[in-house]
Amino acid sequence: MDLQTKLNNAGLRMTRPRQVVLSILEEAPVPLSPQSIHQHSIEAGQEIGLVSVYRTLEVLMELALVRKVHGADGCHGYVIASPGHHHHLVCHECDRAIEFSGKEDLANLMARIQKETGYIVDGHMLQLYGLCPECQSKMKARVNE
Amino acid sequence: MDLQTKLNNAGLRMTRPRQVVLSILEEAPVPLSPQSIHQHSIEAGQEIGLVSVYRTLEVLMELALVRKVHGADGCHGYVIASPGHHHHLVCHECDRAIEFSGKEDLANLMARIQKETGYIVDGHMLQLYGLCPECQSKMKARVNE
DNA sequence: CTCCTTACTGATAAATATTTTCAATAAGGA
DNA sequence: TCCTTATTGAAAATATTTATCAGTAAGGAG
Repeated sequence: MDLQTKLNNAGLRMTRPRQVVLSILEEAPVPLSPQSIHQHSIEAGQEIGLVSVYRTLEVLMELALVRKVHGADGCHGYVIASPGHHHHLVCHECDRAIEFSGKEDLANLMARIQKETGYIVDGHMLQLYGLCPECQSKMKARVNE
Repeated sequence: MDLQTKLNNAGLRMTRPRQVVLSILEEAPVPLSPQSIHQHSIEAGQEIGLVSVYRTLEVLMELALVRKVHGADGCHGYVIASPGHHHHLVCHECDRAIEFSGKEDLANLMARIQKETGYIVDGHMLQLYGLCPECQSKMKARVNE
């Protein structure tokens, strides 16, 4: 199902701002804040009101087309969501984020916790932090200076 | 090592605001925002400047005495940290949060991802969401009305 | 116990970030 | 092509977080 249809099914419309926000996030290798999405839109000659960025992100979140990622410090950004449920691995040097799947590994854990706590566990958020290959190289290079 | 010593070792001082913030977080079963910590301090007749709350939280984070939890929607709050590394299970009805340990379960996953991606994985954040026992009861009660 | 250094607080102000409001615009079904 | 109504953008209102600075008090030295 394409974007247009997906939006229309929800009683929503396909508009330029929505296309632009989505395409900016598709290009971006790192999570972007509303502010920086707005900035990108200006630089691309496709300015969108900052307010619309907020609203658009809200809509795209509901449609599960984008996801929120949290930095280790709590500030968050948005990334494009690929189909299915994935988690993110974020480089703490350059913020580059990639997705990975952890379904199976978590299933055990969640079942165990549910049993131990009496909670009904129905959701989870997992993020890993690390150093991406490129930043590893840069780091080595710096050591050898 | 007690709080006083811990602070002094870091060249910091033990002050009333720090005690109050800490004790408020110790009492709270749910993550609190800076605003609500401030509010609590007023209600307890121990008002602390909002600015100090922010500063205090920063300090307590550095000392690993409190931790940040993220809601599914991204808004975050602070909870008291028990010793060792733990994760949080948050009730999406009442926000009640409890800790759990997932070290072992995650170790495998992290090792696997590290191999698959080439990233050096050195950190993680895991949160589970669910329905706490009390809210489960309430829900059942409502159904039977 | 008192003094002295300096970390800390609280008030104010400034900077950021987010939400609300509303008239004008445009998406898309009839 | 027209009409309904979701959506946009601009401005303003809120909320959140950070910076500044003079006054206060923690805690080591004597």
